[in-house]
Amino acid sequence: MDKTFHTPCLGESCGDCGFRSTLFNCLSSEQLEKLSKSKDLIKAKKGETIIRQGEKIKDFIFLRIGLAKLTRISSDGKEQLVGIARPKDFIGLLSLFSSSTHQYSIIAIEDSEYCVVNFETINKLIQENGKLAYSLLQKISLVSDLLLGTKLDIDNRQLRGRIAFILSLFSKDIYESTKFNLPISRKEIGELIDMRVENVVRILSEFRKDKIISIEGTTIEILQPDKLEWIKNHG
Amino acid sequence: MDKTFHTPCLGESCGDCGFRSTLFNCLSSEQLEKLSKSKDLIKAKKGETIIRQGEKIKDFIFLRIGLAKLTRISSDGKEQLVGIARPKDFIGLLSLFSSSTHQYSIIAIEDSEYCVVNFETINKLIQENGKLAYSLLQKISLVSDLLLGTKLDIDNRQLRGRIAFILSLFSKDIYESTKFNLPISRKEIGELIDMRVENVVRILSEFRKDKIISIEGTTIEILQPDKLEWIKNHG
DNA sequence: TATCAATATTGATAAATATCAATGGATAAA
DNA sequence: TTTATCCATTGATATTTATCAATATTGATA
Repeated sequence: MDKTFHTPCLGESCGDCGFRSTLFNCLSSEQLEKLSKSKDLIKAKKGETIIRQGEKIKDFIFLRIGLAKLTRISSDGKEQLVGIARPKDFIGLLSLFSSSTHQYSIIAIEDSEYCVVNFETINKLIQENGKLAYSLLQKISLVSDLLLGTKLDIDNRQLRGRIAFILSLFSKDIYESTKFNLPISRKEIGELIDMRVENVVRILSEFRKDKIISIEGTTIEILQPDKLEWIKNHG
Repeated sequence: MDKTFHTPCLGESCGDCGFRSTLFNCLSSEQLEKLSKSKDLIKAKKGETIIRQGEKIKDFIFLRIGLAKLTRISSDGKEQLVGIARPKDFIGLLSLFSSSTHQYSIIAIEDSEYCVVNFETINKLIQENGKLAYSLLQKISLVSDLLLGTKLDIDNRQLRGRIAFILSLFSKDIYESTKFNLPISRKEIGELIDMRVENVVRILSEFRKDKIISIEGTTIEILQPDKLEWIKNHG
């Protein structure tokens, strides 16, 4: 977090924040006031670590803008990519209530902004406000379901299906466009869907030769979404 | 749930239940009273379905006694075993707050007893009682972390390591004994750790030949825990 | 008991995936 | 600029895993 720098939040109060509607909707004016005072808005450039696995949990983190990867050091010491998270995924909630230290690292893979709120402040708000607690329960359920579901889906597929799955995910869920810049390296794609770099490259090339996608360096365009979808489901 | 039958709870009130200490500790006498009145204790024999994927969520489920498997129908229509759950795992909390239908089936793999509490009752209690909400947040975090963590651990290993992992899990985490009855079939083990039945059998036989385990039908005894641990971590 | 279906087991073979090796490119550091 | 490092790519090969086939074995049921 060395190179990050603090700036005042764009909105004067957390009530103006886009997250209000989804999470802080239920707070009273006084509660919003309290929240607004205890928060910081922080920017992280691509590549910077937002949360490091093993650190003591002191704050809530909300990714406001950007894209981040969730990683962990696996039991055999290798880095494992657990998932990709957008702002609305509330990835910062993971294992927040079940551990005193962060179980995963969160690393920006695009220039990002995130909000940091003192953990104790939120804890007190939960005690006072049942609706906030309920809202948090929903968010935690959602992010956990998403991550586990994605892992289970990937396990069912072999390599071509996995590559198609991940391309579809970036195209449909994250960038909502058939043309996008891959925010992670081939090696990281491999870590995410459990395969070797060489095979990631090989299958991407294969898709290129079959004119299903086009590749220009880090930019990918999906030329035949139907075919890709078919491979994702049957390949 | 056809063959299940209702009986009064063993304790007169939920305050006497073993779960009190971990979840309902924070409730007032009146709240416990309310809870006790709205619950049912249900028995499920081995093989019976407790919750079916896709059903509307009407109740909270707490596994009190026994063992259950968590399954889902994967995108390609096959049954997939997501995890094994003991009472303290609070598996019934999964996706309870993020969906109106159950995302997973829960099936007893040993004779079990579980408590059923009306969902709305708990919802109201959450609104009134911030500590209950906090406690639920912890439980949900724990069960999600456990499932995802297990899946990530398994992904790192090849077949021998996976079998060793699952044997170690049954021995250490579930039965706390080096000798135990496997509660699931070879096929289900395969579904759980993503491999084919034939290979499950083959590797179990291999371990038997190497005198790491002994197999008598469904009973397994771990003869060399150290060797099994080594395979789990390096095999 | 006899019968049927599901599970368990083993071997042979095919297919999928990982590993090893070599090279070019890009980028950052000296 | 040179050097070093990491990433991307491709081919050849080895290893792992899945598939196919055949046969027990078990368990439930009529």
